[in-house]
Amino acid sequence: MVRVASTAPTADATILHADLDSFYASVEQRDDPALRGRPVIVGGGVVLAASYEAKAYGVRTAMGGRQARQLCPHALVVPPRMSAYSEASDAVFEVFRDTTPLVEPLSVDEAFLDVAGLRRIAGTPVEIAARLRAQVRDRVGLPITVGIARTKFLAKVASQEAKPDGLLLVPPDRELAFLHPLPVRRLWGVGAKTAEKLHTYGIETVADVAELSESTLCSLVGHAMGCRLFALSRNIDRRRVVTGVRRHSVGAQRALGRRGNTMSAAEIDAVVVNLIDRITRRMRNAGRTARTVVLRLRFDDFGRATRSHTMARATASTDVILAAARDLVAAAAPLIAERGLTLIGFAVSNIDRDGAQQLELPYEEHADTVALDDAVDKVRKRYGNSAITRGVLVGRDPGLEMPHLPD
DNA sequence: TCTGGGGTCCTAGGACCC
DNA sequence: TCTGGGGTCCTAGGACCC
Repeated sequence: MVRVASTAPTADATILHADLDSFYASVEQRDDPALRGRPVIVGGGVVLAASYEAKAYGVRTAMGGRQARQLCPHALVVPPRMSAYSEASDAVFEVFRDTTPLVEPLSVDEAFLDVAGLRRIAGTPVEIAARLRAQVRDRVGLPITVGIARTKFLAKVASQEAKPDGLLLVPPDRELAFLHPLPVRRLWGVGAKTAEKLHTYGIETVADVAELSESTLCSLVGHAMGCRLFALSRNIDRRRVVTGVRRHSVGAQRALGRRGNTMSAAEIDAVVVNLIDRITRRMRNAGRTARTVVLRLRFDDFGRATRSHTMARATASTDVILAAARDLVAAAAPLIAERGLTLIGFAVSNIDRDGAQQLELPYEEHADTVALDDAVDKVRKRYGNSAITRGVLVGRDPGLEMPHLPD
């Protein structure tokens, strides 16, 4: 079912947002014919994924299991099989990379693809997207939706609108007509809280947002969010599709439920050892180190707390990170005793920062050689002429990574 | 309504330095 | 001695995403 939001396709809409439909639930339906065409819920405690048949009854991802079963009593509830999803994800990304080398993963089940420059050998973006959908269906057996537009943001909105199992192009001359009637929730970064805040000012649609000045928006929702809403509502999005983006943190957590309250210090420590072991194993497999260890806690009342410690040097050593983790837990013991522990987790961040001085400059839309020269001058003035051993641009445009600086 | 397991980015205050 | 501006790093928390 190919849909086009207008009559005039143009050459500029070359970004694809490909998004698997109800990913976990689709894998389950693929692997068990008895589940096909029926409402399927993956996960018991909370809904990890719901098939479209279950969604028709109002079941949503992240909903409590009890509520989901009330809405859809005849749903088939199956436990998650993470390794099956991981395999399916790998197979789908293989199809992506067979389509174009410019693939930017967003999660296990979605990615941006840039197909500019493939027209001559592979056809129009709509033809490429249609073929990609057919290949994911044939080679992996899963339904996938693709949005096509000139910008990343619009491509993503298009795929949301086209779900399930659809294909939607937003031609450049139809962008605002497509975007403005949509509810504010469709803007990237607007969740329940921000939407509620905007509603209290009578702002319901993207068009309503687009009528406001940047300073008004910033006063309503904060500086960064204000700037982003201003740009997105006016369809300004200069982000490119970038490959090779690496993770900034690695974490693991375990929900303990009520039983967390009754656990002894030794039992908690066993969980801590297990979590840190999982994290450091993944770090070593990926060849990465980290300087900061973060303890995450959740309590009886569903309140949360974090505690962190930054070490002098980055490491992937289980012993060193475990020691830091145990110190954090010991320091948080009174908090745990008082509020009742229901979840414990850790993350490591400051990945691959060995503690060397690093100068951070604000992101500029048009960073160029002049801006880089300024940055180099600034570092030299501050730390001396021999201070620079390496320069890296970090942030929104990692594609500009620059491993070596000139003398 | 009562809750998984991953992640990302932003804000704000305090310590500290020049 | 007092005062100020500019900047980084660390910590903690919040919102959001899939």
